[in-house]
Amino acid sequence: MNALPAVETVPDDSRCAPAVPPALGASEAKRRAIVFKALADPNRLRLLSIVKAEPSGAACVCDLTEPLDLGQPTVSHHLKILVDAGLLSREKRGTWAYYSLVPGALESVCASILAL
Amino acid sequence: MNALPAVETVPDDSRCAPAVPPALGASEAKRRAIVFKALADPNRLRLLSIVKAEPSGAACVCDLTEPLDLGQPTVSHHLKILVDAGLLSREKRGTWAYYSLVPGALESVCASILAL
DNA sequence: CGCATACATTGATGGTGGTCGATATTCGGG
DNA sequence: CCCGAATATCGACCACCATCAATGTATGCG
Repeated sequence: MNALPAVETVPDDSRCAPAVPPALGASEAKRRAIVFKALADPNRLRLLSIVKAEPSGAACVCDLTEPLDLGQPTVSHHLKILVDAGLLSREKRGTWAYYSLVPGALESVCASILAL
Repeated sequence: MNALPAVETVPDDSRCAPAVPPALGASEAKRRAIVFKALADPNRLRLLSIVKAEPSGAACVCDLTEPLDLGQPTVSHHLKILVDAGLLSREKRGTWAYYSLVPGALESVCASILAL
């Protein structure tokens, strides 16, 4: 259910630049929307904020459950979404799982907004 | 262990600055998530892209319906969400409705990401 | 006035997402 | 080897969202 000739077919844009991008392709838009979907929840924004504010740069689930007033499965669920979006990284140490910001991830999202 | 006394109560932060933001308050997070919700849809990203790419800086609904392969009511719906999020502005001229980017809106979103 | 155009609104529907309770998994300790 | 702690996964429920068809509104034109 989509005519849309070949505007969004940019599979091999490993070239220099599109010069004049014909707006935004459907597949590209869908890919970028994933990151924004990850950011489109108040609790996930707070999770990112807490992790970023952590002096050690990392936080485990048990430290994130209480300030958000959410159940542990829910927090794990949100963290998984943030990891899948490429915003957080997970490192398991013993029984604990430490989450930390992916370096440059927020800057990358920022760039994708300005490059609309 | 964290009782979280009254960290997120920032109803009247019309003051200068929080100095050291204690992570992110619930109300602030909810407010910021609205903009990201608006960006969390592929078709809305494409709408923003098309409007931004327009030489005149504005586009009417009839110009946006075809490239997205969506019905006119759906496009109007998406445009309303983008306007409510403060990303687009609407200007009615005759029978046509012209949508254009709010100056500085994208930069503002970018800043809110980096200030997490 | 009457009609066509451009857009917004409404109602309905199928799909997605956030939350929780229960359960599974994995690891460290006695 | 068994037990408890920390976390992930599963199943279900409820709310929200994207989409469309139908209708409403307003503007311009003859």
